[in-house]
This record gives sequence, structure tokens and C-alpha cells, in this order.
Amino acid sequence: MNAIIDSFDAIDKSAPQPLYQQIKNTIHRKIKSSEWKSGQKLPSENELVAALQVSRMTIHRALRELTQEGLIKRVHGIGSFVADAPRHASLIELRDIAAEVTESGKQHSSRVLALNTKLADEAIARSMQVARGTSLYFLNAVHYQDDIPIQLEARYVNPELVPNFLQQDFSVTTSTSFLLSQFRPQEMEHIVRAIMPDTRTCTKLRIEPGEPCLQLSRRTWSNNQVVTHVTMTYPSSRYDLGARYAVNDFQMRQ
Amino acid sequence: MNAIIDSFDAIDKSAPQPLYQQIKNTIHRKIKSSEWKSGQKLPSENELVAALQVSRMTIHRALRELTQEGLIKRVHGIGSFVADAPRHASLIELRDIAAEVTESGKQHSSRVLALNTKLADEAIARSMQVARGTSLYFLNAVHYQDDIPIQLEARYVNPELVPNFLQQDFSVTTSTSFLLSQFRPQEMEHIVRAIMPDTRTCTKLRIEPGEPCLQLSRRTWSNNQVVTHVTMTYPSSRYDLGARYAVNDFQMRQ
DNA sequence: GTAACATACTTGTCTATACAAGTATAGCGG
DNA sequence: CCGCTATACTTGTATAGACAAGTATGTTAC
Repeated sequence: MNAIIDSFDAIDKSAPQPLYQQIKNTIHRKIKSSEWKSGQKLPSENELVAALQVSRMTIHRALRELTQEGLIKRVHGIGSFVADAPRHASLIELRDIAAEVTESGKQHSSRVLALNTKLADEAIARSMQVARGTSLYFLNAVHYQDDIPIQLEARYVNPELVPNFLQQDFSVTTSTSFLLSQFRPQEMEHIVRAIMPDTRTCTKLRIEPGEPCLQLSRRTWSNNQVVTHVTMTYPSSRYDLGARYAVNDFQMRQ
Repeated sequence: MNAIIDSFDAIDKSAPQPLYQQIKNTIHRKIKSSEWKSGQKLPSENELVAALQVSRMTIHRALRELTQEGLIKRVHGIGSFVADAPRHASLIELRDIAAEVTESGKQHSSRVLALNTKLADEAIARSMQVARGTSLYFLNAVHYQDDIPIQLEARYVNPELVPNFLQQDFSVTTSTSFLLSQFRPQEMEHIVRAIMPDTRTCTKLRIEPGEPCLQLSRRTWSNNQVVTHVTMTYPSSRYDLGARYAVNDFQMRQ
């Protein structure tokens, strides 16, 4: 147990990041790297207090939020345990598809089909919260898992907020990770639809006409402005979205 | 302001429910009933402390969790505000479809197509975490919004946990609200897929063959046992799923 | 042997206090 | 009129301490 706790020395009380967040990150890392395996018992709150020299409320907040996010399970009177790993791509987490693919042991690659400027039509203008006719940056790319297309990405970006977007090489870095490095999103909106792809989409994703697709649209805000609106299309045969949660009272409330 | 705060008198320090939860519920109710309207400023933490006679940390926890759930927005140094109402059915909230429909001003009705006992095949047994061949309760129902089918529900229920399931009249009460009244779910799993409905499903939902559907599968646990596994099929033309969140650091983490 | 009890340890909640940091505003000096 | 500063108020984080309540285990009484 000592060895486990000792490696917590990453906690830095003078860091700009809050303590509870540093603790969450550390535990998250330990679980994702399988240093702490599924079902394993975590150190108790009091043990963590002693090891990290922070107050119990700070530890408690970190563990409570990790529970709410489904990463650990806690049993009153017993202890805290690493939760079972979810088997599906997360629905609400803002994950980079490249990281998601490589994490599952597959090879990720992507091909940029378009990277240019487009004028906003009525619908795009409304969703990006700009005037009609505003020029926006546009990216169209296909993502592959072991050379099989799994996602078609169509992304609009506000050029005022990300002026250097067109200069990036999105066959190397994904747009998600680039934007995450530039922005700290403060709000997100997700909409999921089932669609029947048109023939061009079928070609790009190399699927038969008649196969339905899952379409996930995400808008991201920073400082009350829409930074980007991305529509991701997944062949339903190759991908599904899911999430497993601990339930809190809000989710049950009528 | 006094009138607003005065009506908080529902807080009961000797109630079994935690104080922060009572506060969350009260605020939730005020927002959902439009007593507090979108964009309106909430009383400050200190005002709530004075009005409710609880400590600021308790108020703060309630407001923080409401923020995380997207019901309110908070601005450092400014105050707390009622968030804009989301325009879509929530993805993760366990909502009753009847409540959702009636809340939008439409008429909900439902028709039970089957309510019986089925033996678990391999797939169902695995998802319900029971032995193959175990008998399970099964419900098949269609939900209508103003007489237009919007959801096909196929639900398996563990009969050991809900022995009186078959005795219910699910044309009056929805299965969701009945199960919620019997159980406090502790964990949920959601999986979203795009599917092409078979002809029987098309008939039940009164859609043209060739229209894709969104399929949301949900498993609910209580005491580490699967209580129910429901598959809900929505015609994509009549429904989409969405959610808008405040982003916390977890969702951004790579 | 078994049931009841005491104990120790766990998580859950709540309080009172403190300080940090972001924002708006009033007032002052130029 | 403009810009600076003091201030008051807001939310965000962290602490130390307390009690409640759930669980497991060992001990005692019968």
C-alpha cells in the first residue's frame, strides 16, 4: 500500500490547478494505465489524507466526482474500488478519436478531404451564432481504424477565435486535439441522430448504400462564443456510442 | 428577493434526505416550474445561507452540482443564473417519456403490444446477467405523441426483483415511472446505435421502410443486479437525443 | 454453538472559517 | 473626460473538526 501511496507525490499545493483536480487526474491516470486494476480497492480517504497531506474534504470531493463520472465505485462503510472499464466510446466526454483508437490497440490514420473557407448559410450561421455570409473555416476529414473508415468529420470553425486553423496539418494532428490545445471549452452541446447517408458519404466511408449511420453533432463554446461545430458520422456497423454512469438523484428526478 | 427566498422553507434539517439534495430539489423545482426563468439571477450563496440557515459549503455543493448538470450557470465574481432550457431530450437523464411529451405540451399515450414471460436466450441472459433459459418478464409497447408513434419500447425485467411487474397496467402508467417507484437505480449503462428497422418495427412505428432509427439501450442496476434492460427505438425523423453540458476538467482530459 | 454486543474502520454529510480570485462600481485625481 | 484605486460583493478552493451511518470482526454471554 505504501508504494501505491508514495507515487502520489505529484500533488503540488502551489500549482495553479486545484488540489482536488490534481488528485482526480492522478487517480484517473493510475486507473487508465492499469496501475490500479478493475475491482481493486483504493486507499481509504484517511490513508490518502495521511499520504497526500491534504484535508479529508478535498480527498472526498475528488473521489465523489470520480464516482459520479463512473471511474470508481464507493460503498458506504466498505471502501472505494476501481470500476469496470466501459466497453464503448464515451458519449459525453470530449475524446480525441485518435487517442480512442490507439487506446484500443488499433492503428489510427486520417485523410483530409477539404480544408478551406466557406460562407455561412442560414443554418450554419445560426448554429455558429454568426451573421449569414460570414466566412468560416471548414474541415472535412475521414478517420480510419486499421485503414477502415470509422468516422467522417465535417467541422466549421470560427476564424476570429482560431485564426491559424487553416495552417495546421490535420493528417498529423487531429482537429480535436489541436482545438483542445488552443481552447478550454466551457460548454458543449451534443445531438445524436440516425441518418441515411447520401452516396458521397457512403463512398467516403466505404459502406453500402442502405446502411444507416450515427451522426453526432457537437458545438463547443468558449467565453459564450461558438468555437466550433463538428458533425461526426459513424457507420453503425463499425461504431456505437455508450456510457455507463453512477446514478445521482438528479438523473432520477421526475 | 425576500419572497423568493421565503418559499425555501421546504428545507428540513431532520429529514432523511441530505440538505444539499433538498436544496437541489427545491431549486430544480423552481426552475422547471418557471418560477425562476431562464437567465434570471439566483440569490447569492450568502443570501441563501442567511435564508436557509445552512452553511455556505452546503449551499455551494448544491449549486456546484446543479451547474455540472447544466441547470444553472455560475460566473466567478458575478453570480449564479438559470441556464437556458435545453431543446432536446436528455441523453443521460432517466426521464419518463410520458413526462417528456406532456412537458412539451403534447399528448402522450401508449399501447401495450405484449406483456408476458420469455426465456432468456444467450444474448439476453448475458445482458441481464442471469443464466440462459431463466424466465424473464417482457414488455413491448408503443408510445405516441399526439397519436404519432415516437418510441417502440422492448423491455426485459428481472422477475425476482420486480415480481409484480406483469400485474401492472402499462397503458396507464409507463414502465419507467413504475420501475422508478419500485427501485432506486444505482447505476446505468446507455448504448446508442443507428439501425435500419425491420418490417415489423416499421409497421409498429408507422414509418416507411428505409427510414433509419435511433436505438437507445439502457441497462439499470440496483444492488449490483440488472433490474431491467430496455431497448427504445425512435424514428429519426421524429426524435433526436441531445444534451448540453457545462464542461469540467474530466471531460477534457486526454 | 449461537446470538447479542462492542469495537474499529469505512464513507456520507454538515459546519465554521479562511483566503484567493474575478467583477463591478463609486470616487478621486489628473 | 479619462484612468486609477479602493471597496464591496461574488464564486472557488481548502481546512479542521464533528457526527451519522453502514459494514465487518472479534468478544462475551447464554
